[in-house]
Amino acid sequence: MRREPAAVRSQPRLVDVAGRAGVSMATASRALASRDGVSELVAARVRDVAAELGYVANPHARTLAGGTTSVAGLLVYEIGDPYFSEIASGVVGAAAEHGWSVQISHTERDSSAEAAQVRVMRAHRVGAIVVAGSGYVDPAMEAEVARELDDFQVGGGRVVVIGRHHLRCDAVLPDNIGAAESVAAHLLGLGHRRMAVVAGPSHLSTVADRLGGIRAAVSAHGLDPEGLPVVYAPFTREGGRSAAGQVLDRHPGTTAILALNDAMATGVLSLLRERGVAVPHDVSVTGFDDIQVAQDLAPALTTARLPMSEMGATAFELALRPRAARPRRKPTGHGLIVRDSTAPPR
Amino acid sequence: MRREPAAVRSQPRLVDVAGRAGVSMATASRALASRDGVSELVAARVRDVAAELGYVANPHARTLAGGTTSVAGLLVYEIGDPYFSEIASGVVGAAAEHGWSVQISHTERDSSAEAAQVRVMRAHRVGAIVVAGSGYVDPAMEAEVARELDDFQVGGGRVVVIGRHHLRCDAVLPDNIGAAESVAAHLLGLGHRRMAVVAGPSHLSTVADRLGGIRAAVSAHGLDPEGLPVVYAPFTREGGRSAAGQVLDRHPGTTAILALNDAMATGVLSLLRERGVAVPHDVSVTGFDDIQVAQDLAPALTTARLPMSEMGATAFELALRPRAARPRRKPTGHGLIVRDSTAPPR
DNA sequence: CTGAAAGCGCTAACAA
DNA sequence: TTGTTAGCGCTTTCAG
Repeated sequence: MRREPAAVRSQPRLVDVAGRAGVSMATASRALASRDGVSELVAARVRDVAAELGYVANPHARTLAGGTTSVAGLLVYEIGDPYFSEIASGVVGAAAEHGWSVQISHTERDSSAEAAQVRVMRAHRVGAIVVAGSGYVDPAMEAEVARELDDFQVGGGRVVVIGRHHLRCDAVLPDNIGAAESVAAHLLGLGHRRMAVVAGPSHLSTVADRLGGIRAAVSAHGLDPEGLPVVYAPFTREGGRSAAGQVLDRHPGTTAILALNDAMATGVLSLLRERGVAVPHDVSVTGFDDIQVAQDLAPALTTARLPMSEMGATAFELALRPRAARPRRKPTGHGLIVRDSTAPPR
Repeated sequence: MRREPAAVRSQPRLVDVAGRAGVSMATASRALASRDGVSELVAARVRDVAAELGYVANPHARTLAGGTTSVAGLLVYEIGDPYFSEIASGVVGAAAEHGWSVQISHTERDSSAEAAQVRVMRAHRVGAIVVAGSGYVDPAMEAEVARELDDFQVGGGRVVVIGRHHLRCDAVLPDNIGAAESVAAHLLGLGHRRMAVVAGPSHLSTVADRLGGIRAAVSAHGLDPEGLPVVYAPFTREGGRSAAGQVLDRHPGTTAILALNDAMATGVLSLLRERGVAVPHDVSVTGFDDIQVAQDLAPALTTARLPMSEMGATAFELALRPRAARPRRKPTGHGLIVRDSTAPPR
């Protein structure tokens, strides 16, 4: 087998297609973009030639010339985190179905880094930006990103956020409040009265919403939500461990710990095991999200399920639709998944 | 509040930076690309102005003009799979440090889809492609992708694969054989003689290598590797469940099950629990990779650790270096993480 | 319905 | 060391 010589044929260009089809570049361009103003006969010929040559438009030239992009940006906290990787999976899957590519950036929950990432995505002229990850309770913390995203939208870009943000854009809204209520109601229904919450950073709207749902359920049961201990820590396994330690030390009579995500719940379980506290016999534990491993923890975790992958897909589909006069809101459902980490108090 | 009129400030361009810094575009371009031929004084001023204006180069213009790209393509099986999401995390992190963006595609281990994805990345003129995920034992199965990647490299693109492939390109090579040997040696050292392997698809080189390492360790212990039962199933939790069922049914005396990745090990544990088989009392179980949740399974999983995130970062760093005359190989280390799922046989 | 020509923002010769 | 200028491949007015 002979390798072809220097004739490393670069990929065919529009001018090659146009020439071969005997039309001008303008016509070829129109034909391939399925824009009208070209006779069906000519258009078909151009498309045939393009296919024959294996022509694929250079997206850089196309974008530079003001055409449409088919690359979306996705901002996640950390793609290695299961919550975000499941969302990303939904976005990437939906994007592929529509012939789009997805560019991923880490934000590591630093809101100024977030703005910088958006700037990079804008510079890359992505057609849409999906922001996964929680918004902030305080609008001021989002001001910089908001400005950047606004500019992007004004310039014709599409923005969809997952979670509650202070941004004028379409949003996929996980039902954090409803999910929290159902988890809390489950524990209250089992008879728990001395519960404690292991929460992520208080400035995240996700944390605020989940906490709100729990408090609402507590109130609905005729109890005082003010009496509910809440320990704040990072939204991670380690955060869950340290917060659980504080709960044990400061509130010894606690019979149930509600972690505000599964990563923290994992840490809680880990620490309780280490301290010899039996779950659910001594203390019940609940999580949030239902990441894939929740079912395999020891004991299998009772948790509120959010459809992460579906949320990602929905966000992308939303991004594909033209911007509406008023921002769209797509609420998601939630489910209570009862497993082995909850039981009536002793 | 009045919306600003037509003055929708688009992003600053090179000409804006150059003008503000009082230099020509060429000089500004050189300064920002850290190319030499610019006095340090001028270069510093240009960089300051750029930072002040929040200037980010338009990668499309840059690419079109024949400059270098700073977008890498990453092919993974499924970004929702922890193994790949940890690798992706390493790639995205390293890329960000160097000012690169990462475009992610799913291949779902279909080798023709793989080729199609590479084609898309080529059309997008990415500067480098990182292929994560196993290669195939049979070179023919990779022929199409190989052709596509070769063309890409001939055109100046960089390709780095993670895992053993039949491709002429740089590679990060997880030490599957060494890791497998250490896991098998651990079990043999505990006294196990009736072991069974729960393997992923036999056409994957990862599976072949890990199996080879296990067989080598068995031989080294003076035992016949031919006597080692191997059950093949999908490389997933479900695959692990079904394979474990077959092991239990067909090889009742088994005292240790070696799963070839942690996802399968998770399934194995799940099925054993369901069937009332105590781990490690009745049967020891081992995994592979040490994904983050391995430590939180019930019982905590003994497994061979591969540094996934580091592998991703290494792959990207390799992609940044110019192509060498002969393909580079970066072997990784491995570690044996002994936890609670292994013990001497009864 | 089709073609000619003017850029999009940048880099890379080539001049100065 | 710096500036001038000609494209990169495509889309999109504006004429025909």
